[in-house]
Amino acid sequence: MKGTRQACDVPDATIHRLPLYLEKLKLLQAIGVEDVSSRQLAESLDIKASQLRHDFHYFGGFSRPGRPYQVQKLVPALEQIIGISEPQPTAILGAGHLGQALANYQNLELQGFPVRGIFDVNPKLIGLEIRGQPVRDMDELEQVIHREKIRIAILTVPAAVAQAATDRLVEAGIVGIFNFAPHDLKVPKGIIVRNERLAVGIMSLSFKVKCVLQAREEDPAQIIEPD
Amino acid sequence: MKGTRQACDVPDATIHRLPLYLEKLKLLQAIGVEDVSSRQLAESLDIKASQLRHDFHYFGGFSRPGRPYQVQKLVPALEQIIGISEPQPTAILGAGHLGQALANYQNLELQGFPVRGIFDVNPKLIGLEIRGQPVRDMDELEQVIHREKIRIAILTVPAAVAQAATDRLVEAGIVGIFNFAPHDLKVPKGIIVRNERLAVGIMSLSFKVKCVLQAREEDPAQIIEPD
DNA sequence: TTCATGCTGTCAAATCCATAACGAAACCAC
DNA sequence: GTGGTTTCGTTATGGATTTGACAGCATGAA
Repeated sequence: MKGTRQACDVPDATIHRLPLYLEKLKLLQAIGVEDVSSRQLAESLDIKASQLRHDFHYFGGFSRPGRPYQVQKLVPALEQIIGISEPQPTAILGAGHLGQALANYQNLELQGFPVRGIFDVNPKLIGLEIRGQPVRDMDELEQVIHREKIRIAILTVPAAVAQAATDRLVEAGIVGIFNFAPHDLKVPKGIIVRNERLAVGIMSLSFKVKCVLQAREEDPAQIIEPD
Repeated sequence: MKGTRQACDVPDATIHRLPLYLEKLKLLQAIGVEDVSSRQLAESLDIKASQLRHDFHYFGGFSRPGRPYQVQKLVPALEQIIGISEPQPTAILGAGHLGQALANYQNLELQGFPVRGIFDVNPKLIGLEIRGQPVRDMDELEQVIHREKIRIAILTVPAAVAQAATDRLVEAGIVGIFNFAPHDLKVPKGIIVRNERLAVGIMSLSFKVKCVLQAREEDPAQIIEPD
């Protein structure tokens, strides 16, 4: 019991579900739904209702026994828990194809992560405008991070320079790094890194595809496709 | 005991680690390392050696007691398990910024997933060449999938048309879908979908960032950054 | 009011996963 | 050889997460 401190010792699995809850709730909100029960919400996400309630329970619960959840209250509550009650200004390092794609991805801003700085070392890219933001020289990194109070950075630079970029980000006061570079970043304690490896994703997909194909060979009955 | 069938009832957590093992092993292979022990490999990946051996055990083990793993044997063994002994031709649906970024991402091909078809409905994009592949009209989808024997597709189309695209892919014989669209796809049994939600990733990062910042406020001693 | 129904919060049970422990095989030095 | 050390494969332990179960509150109908 430390006063107003939010619960932060929450399982990773629960944390990863929070954005899914929020997304679905925003959808419901958009179409004017006022109340939603744990069962309804859970079914639409293909999980068990008890798991959803259990997840919410980490944060003290959002309703009372007998009453379903109120969408209008749940959305801001989740936003507050996730930390996007206020928009979180974000920087993108690396304005290559992926960096540009992310900078163009308007959902980022809609979800609470407006891009406030795009950086690269390539003179051919510097100055290019993407959704109102110019690609800046890396020289301006610290200045912009400070001015815009940026705490989260997206890293899309080549693996070879990922660590150097990370060190600079940490030095500049960045707290969270969303890393797309296929490189294990070393960071001091208190800095959060989340690795997003495309290769890992597509390979685990491949594993399961291989299993399905093997299963089909053994038991061709369940094949649906022709030929 | 079903003869030569590969083990496919493996925990998701283990499946997600297989690509990491493979990646690290390829790195070792590239610098000429011949043998590697479970402890060495595990430490370089920041996991426990017992976990690594446990993971390998699902597939029968790759060495004998007393002998370290042989990189030259482990790499093809893992590739075979993951299903990329032969390159897996891959299609990309949606040649917007993200689709183009992925099509340009040469690691995809290096990892065993050569892009053999890029599709879009936008006439302005059709014909554009990306790394030797033209962006094709969606009309050609079925034909190319069949001709190139494509089993895996990457979906980067707008959420509104994601389901329609999926239905077409399934009909055309696709088995695995790597979905970047923020939309829950409905697919028949035996079709694998892996959702890659940028928003989920950055939001769970945000949650942890918020926790770190709160912790700093309570105990400013551990703040490292100046100002 | 009273009953029936539906809901949440909470705790217990079961399941799943990660870690540790140990036996047996290989290797090395002597 | 022989003892000591390293290693893997395998099983047991421990912990974490998911699922199930139930008490208590709210609502609506009779």
